[in-house]
Amino acid sequence: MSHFGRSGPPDIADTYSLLILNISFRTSADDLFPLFDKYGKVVDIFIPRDRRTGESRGFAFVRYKYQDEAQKAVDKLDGEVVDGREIAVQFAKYGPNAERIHKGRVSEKVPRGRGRSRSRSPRRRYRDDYHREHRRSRSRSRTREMYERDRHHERKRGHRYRSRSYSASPDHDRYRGRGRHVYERRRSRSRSFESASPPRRRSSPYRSLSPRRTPSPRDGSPEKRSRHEQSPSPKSSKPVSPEPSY
DNA sequence: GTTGAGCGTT
Repeated sequence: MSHFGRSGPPDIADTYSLLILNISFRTSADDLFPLFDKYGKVVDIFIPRDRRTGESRGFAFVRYKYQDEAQKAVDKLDGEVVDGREIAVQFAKYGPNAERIHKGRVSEKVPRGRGRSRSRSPRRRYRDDYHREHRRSRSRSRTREMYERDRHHERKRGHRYRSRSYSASPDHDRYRGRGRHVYERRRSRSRSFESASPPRRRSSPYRSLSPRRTPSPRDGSPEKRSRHEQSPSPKSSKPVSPEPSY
């Protein structure tokens, strides 16, 4: 079993980290350990995995105890075919805590030199695993396939939508009406009344005061309710005459 | 079930 990476970084003070690139997504630390342990003392192997799916990211870190062994592994395993994939072994440049690595060895002392080595790709990191799905910056081949599939789905959806347009019409109309309503209201206040009157007949304050809705005498005390409804009425009744001189 | 430049965990 792989006890690597189970308890975090064990002791990286005197270890030499190697970066293994281009490994298969199914390759695990158990598969790399025997291969790398043959050339030296491997103290730790870590494979960055996806937080959600737990899948391998396609690269691994192998820490050796001695530099000469690490160098030997680089020379021997670089370009080796593992799991049907040609891996690339090289000394790690960056440390786990963004510390600089000197010749693959972790150096806690950060030199005051310029961080030119980080200009590789500081904008994108493996952290945005769920964001990379939405971005089509890399994996052009897959993007193309997905794009085609998306187009297909769009077409299908469009067709279905059309068929259902008769039933989905009210919703769309309602939504659009609301949007337009807001837009018109924002455009001009005076127009809002004209536009709001028709659909807002139910909410219209006039309707409440309208004699048509005369409450039955058996309803209780109409006077009391009238007062209650009239209380907030003045507020709405105030702007009844927006433009007397317009 | 897919992909493929790159730099890391408790």
